[in-house]
Amino acid sequence: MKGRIVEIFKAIVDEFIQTAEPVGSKTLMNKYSLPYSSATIRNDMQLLEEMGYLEKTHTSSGRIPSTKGYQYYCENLLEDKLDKQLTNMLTATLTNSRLDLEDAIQQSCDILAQMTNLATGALGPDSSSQRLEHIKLFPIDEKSAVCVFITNTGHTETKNFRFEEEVSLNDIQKCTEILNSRLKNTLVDELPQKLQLIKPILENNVYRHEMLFSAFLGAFIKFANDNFYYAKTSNILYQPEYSDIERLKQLMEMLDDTNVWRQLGNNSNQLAIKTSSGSELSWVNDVAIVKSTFRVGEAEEGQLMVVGPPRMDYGRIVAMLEYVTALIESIYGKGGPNER
Amino acid sequence: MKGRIVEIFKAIVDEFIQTAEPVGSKTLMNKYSLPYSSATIRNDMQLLEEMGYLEKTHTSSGRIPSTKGYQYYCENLLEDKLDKQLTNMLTATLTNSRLDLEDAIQQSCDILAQMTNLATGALGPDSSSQRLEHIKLFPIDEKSAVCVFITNTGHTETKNFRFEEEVSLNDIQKCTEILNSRLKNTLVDELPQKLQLIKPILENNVYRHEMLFSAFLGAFIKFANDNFYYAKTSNILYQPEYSDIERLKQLMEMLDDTNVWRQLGNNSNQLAIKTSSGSELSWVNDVAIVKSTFRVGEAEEGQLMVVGPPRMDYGRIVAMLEYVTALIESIYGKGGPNER
DNA sequence: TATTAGCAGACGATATCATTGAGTGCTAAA
DNA sequence: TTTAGCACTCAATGATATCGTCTGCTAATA
Repeated sequence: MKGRIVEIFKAIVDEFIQTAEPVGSKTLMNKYSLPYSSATIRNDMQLLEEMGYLEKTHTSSGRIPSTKGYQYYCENLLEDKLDKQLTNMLTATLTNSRLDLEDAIQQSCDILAQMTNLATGALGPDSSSQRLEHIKLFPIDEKSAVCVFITNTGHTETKNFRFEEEVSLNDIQKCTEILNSRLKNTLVDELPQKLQLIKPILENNVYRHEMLFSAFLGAFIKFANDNFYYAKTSNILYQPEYSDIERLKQLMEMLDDTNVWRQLGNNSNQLAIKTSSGSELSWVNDVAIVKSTFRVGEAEEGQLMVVGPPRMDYGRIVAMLEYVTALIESIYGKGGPNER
Repeated sequence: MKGRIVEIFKAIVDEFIQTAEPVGSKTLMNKYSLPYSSATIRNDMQLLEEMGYLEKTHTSSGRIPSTKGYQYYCENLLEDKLDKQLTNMLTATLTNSRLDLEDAIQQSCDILAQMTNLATGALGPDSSSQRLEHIKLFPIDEKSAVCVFITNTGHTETKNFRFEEEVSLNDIQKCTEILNSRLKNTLVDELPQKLQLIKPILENNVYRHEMLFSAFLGAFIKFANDNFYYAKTSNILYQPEYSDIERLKQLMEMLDDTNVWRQLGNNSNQLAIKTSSGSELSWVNDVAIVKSTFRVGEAEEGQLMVVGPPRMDYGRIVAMLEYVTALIESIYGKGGPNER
């Protein structure tokens, strides 16, 4: 695209992102002091519409960007706008306090949501990439024990056992030994299924096998699905596009479902745009998604996501998100929260 | 109150709960086939308004119940309406699957929210009632360990340690020994503060004391505040009272704050009404709250709450809530999820 | 040829007004 | 004490006119 038409296009998107109102030629000319008459702008708008970058809400309305328009904008016209306020707030919350990673991520989501008035969410490392390393049993007293599962990436999960006399500590001990020898290096995803296969072995060796089997199965299922997750959605109520209750309801119900977030996190959309720092922007069903990945520990990675109407300040959002993920990596990067 | 006027009052509340529209004398007469003329009903309505049980939205509108009206209704006119659909759904989800308590509570909240279209939430046992029993350290490999905290009520919390060479496993071991001997029987609430007091002892005995101190402090703070919590709020979007975005925003923002839920759970409102089964109904700021407590383990207790507009089907809600808490108690009652 | 001025027409948004209907309160009769 | 009847209130609805913003087109201009 030629110089002027791009200039006009960018102005339209910027203006619409700010005001949420269809942009007209005259307003644009005045507000952005463009050195072209409104008629010229109108001509170019018509062209942009023909090319599919702009849309009209009705015949005599101003223009709004189409999804294709947003894509072009994000791919070619994005500018980093890092917000001093955000960086201050974040560094203050994350570096000054003794948060563990999970809390830090939650705080980050909350801050991001507050500063953008969009929905934010976080996804932990995908369990399908992790393998079981040990199962260790840790007796507490005669009636209870804690079982700790550790993956090769250092991720841990715990399960509390409490039992009456029928199950002896010995049984649990024997059970974990069997599981350890048979399930080491199993993908976390496949644990429940593999456990089914060794059920007969348990039956032969362990006294209260059905009870223990069932308890371990429950723990494994949870472990496999525990794609640590957090979402903060109420701030999208500030977006004018969701003053329509029906539309709001639709989105809210989606965002209330953890599976939707998992999908958003995993699906690498074919139409997605990648920034130089590896963030990803995509558009589905009148909703825009920006995600950024962070790596902590050896192979552990997670994602931060921002979700909202396509009319969002992409430059600012991407800058924020990348700042947050970089900050989290720098704090929790090598060996966890304990060495700074 | 005399017979007829109560009958009329109950009909008005029932009708309003169902329709969310101000109730007029004529409609009432027809719909509930009351053997009184509309004029009689009108007279009684006027009386009920004078007594403060009813309100008008404008001079010539029908009547709606006031907060005082709801209180009277709940205290004197409540009928148990247990829903077959709910009981089926719940027993199916809770008894057939191998959920741990936390997941069971989340599922229950989700189901309740879905069936009532109100906001639901859960609060775990208040940490102020629990004392630290042991701290046990559990080495995983040369570079990491899991630390388990156990309270007298059997509640456990874990903290992952990962460290580079500077901290030795030995140091952590020594540290936990000191903490164990000094902090046993401390209220969980007071752990962070007590830890400060024994800081000098750590300084004298442990090599990398500041780092370990900071890690344990973080863990203790989290433990003290970890009043295990869950909320499912998006269903209130179905309530006509929240088709006003401003009102919705206000409520949503409240319900998005974990502290608000904690307050709702702890504050035993002076105006609250208690049912025979120990549930509690209260009204604050144009919002109604129904809570029910369940006990599992020895002293561990938690609360389920339903929050929404005062216009809710109290009979049904109370019945549901009490069914759920009873079910949870029966399944997780004595010794945890493993013996059924 | 590219740009601009000017004008007619489209259309959402807003204000005004009359109408409708569900509801009340009051009075007088049963 | 209850009821029938009537006058009055007021939100909701729909029709109508007006306004302002915006487009698209045409003709003039650089």
